[in-house]
Amino acid sequence: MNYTISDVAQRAGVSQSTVSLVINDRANVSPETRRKVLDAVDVLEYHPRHSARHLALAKGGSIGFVLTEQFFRVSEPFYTKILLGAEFEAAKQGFYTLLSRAKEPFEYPKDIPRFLLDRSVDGLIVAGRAPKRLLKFIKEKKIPCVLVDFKLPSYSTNHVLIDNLSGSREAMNHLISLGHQRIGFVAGSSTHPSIQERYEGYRQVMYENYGDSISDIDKLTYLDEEEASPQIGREGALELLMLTDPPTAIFACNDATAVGCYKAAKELGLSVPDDLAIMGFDDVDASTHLDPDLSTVHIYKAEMGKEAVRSLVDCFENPDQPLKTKIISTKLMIRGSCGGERTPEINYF
Amino acid sequence: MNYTISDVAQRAGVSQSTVSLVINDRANVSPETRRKVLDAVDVLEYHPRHSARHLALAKGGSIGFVLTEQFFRVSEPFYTKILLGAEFEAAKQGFYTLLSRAKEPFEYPKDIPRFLLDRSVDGLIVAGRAPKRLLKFIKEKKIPCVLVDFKLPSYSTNHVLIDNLSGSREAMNHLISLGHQRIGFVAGSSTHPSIQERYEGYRQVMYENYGDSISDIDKLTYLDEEEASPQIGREGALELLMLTDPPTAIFACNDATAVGCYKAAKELGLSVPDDLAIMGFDDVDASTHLDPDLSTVHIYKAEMGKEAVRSLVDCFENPDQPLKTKIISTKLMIRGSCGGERTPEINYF
DNA sequence: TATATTTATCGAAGCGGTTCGATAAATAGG
DNA sequence: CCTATTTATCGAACCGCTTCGATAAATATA
Repeated sequence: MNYTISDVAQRAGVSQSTVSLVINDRANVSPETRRKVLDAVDVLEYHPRHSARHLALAKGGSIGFVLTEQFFRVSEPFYTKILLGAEFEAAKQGFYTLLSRAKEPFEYPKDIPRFLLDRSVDGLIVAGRAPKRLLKFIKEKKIPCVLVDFKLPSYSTNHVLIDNLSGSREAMNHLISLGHQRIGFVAGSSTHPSIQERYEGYRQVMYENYGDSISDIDKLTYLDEEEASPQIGREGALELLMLTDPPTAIFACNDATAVGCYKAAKELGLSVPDDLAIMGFDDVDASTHLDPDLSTVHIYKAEMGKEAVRSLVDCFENPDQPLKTKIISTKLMIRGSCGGERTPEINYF
Repeated sequence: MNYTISDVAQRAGVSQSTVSLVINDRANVSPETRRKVLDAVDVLEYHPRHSARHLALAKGGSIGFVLTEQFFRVSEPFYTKILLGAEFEAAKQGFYTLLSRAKEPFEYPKDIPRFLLDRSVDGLIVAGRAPKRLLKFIKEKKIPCVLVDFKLPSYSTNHVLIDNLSGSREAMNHLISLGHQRIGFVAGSSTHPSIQERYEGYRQVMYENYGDSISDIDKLTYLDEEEASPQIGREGALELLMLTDPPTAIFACNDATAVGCYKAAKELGLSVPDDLAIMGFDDVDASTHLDPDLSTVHIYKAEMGKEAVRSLVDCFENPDQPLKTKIISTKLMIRGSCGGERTPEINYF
């Protein structure tokens, strides 16, 4: 029931090495021998034991996927979609996906994912955020790595990033084309590079269009370092909407935050989109469940996971590769929470 | 940089076997030797290679988590929460979590998850649904397995299930205590055992309270085999609400379906909860984003993942264990979509 | 035809652990 | 004090695979 390479060898009447050559598709095996071996493999339903290959080859065809603990606690359909996209591509390329958490706060030797220590994975994908000390360790050990939706100014590695700036600008330009002048910006996780880029897009477009004519853009901005969430969104929106000269539109740093803006609008008796236009970012599934459904910037999450795996596999195959940063574009989804012609729904995986 | 057991042995001045005894915490090692070894381990930052132990032990301390492909395509915060709960517990117990998809439709030898064939995992968790042929294979190979939120009438194995019947009855009794008499039931995925149990709870409570006085309970029921989704929910709710004697409350088979009921109500100009009460099941995060927020039945998803891992680990440690089925209770969450006193939010992981 | 190359196959070592049986040292029993 | 038992340590085999170098057979070259 549980055959090994020598069982196959015996049945095919050849040596173990020959079987190995055949199943690894190496050169210099006669067609006849190949057939005999393949037959035996078939009959015995033989599959090479993963651990044995791993040990012999000193690499195992597995990639580790690391999420910071925060994303395990908070609802994060966002990063799980990236994970699923990565798993899909990894499987396609013959790699396993191992999942792990990075504790926060991160204690140095203790919290290193075990699969790094015991060499279970050949490389890893770190999504959303990463403890500095972990990154340092990864670099010391020269473990191939790609950061997804995260970067550090002074840390060079492979990346898969969102084109936040363009996405943000596009969303803003849309609001402006709708005639909005006083547009607010509400953000949590304000130290996250993605959020900062979205904020930068917001500022750029505001300045380009209104220069100094809007007294103080900062007044229209609510930034919080706490995890971007409906609570933060509600607080931020309430604050902006109570200004003497409140915004007619709010651009939220992500959909979760946008949800809070809906709540705030409701509490103040404002109708969306008539009294207040709301724009999100991420396009998580819940955004179409809102009423009216949320205009937002779609992120190709699964695609990001896929590209991360590809970068990693490239590193495996050619260790001298230059580092790569892939920027994945976004797509503006116009729905009911602001005006304009609706974008047809996309239905990519 | 990359030390092995013999490096440790050499540095500690003992044999490999002794090192092995120490790091595996076996008996009959003198305190002094133990210390020497441990010191060497520390200095060299030694970590046993996973694949080597795996090979020697014929088991690797990994569990596989299988989701049907459907859940990768459809938004499924539900099962990913179970996955994350499982990962958490697995890590705690020193196991790795490998992720895989089960294709649907499932083609027999081809679509078997590779980690089963090459013995990368010691056992697996299958969540939400499972191709029969895959289950048969698992049984043939005697691979320890636990099914989560799924069962087949004639297939005996370990389970972690939701107490759908009680949950459903509790939700129904709440609606009835609110004075509702004509309560509709809207479901997708109607062949799924969990949905069927929820339906059974609905019927029981309806009969217990109204017996034959409600002309035809079936008329208040909309069942569809398609994946439970907002679309199905909308269709079902529209159909029920257009009856000459429409329901005053709708019990949706899950939150996704409930979302569709909101949409239907809105299209018909009905206000929730005044004209129509809506009750869901699952308590996914999006349910608190709805307006009004959704009353629903909370499922302890992470807990289910955790219990699944525990069952599996029990099987590893004692192969002669009897099969176990764990039923996880639910909790009624009363929010804004029907009347009654709100349930305080729970914030378990 | 004798020698050089190429091709096909094999044996054995090695990957890094665990564990069984042997051995030596320490302790107990009489 | 000598044997019996227990305790501590070690050597070597083994887990299942890959791969290097050797060898034999087949083909090419002179």
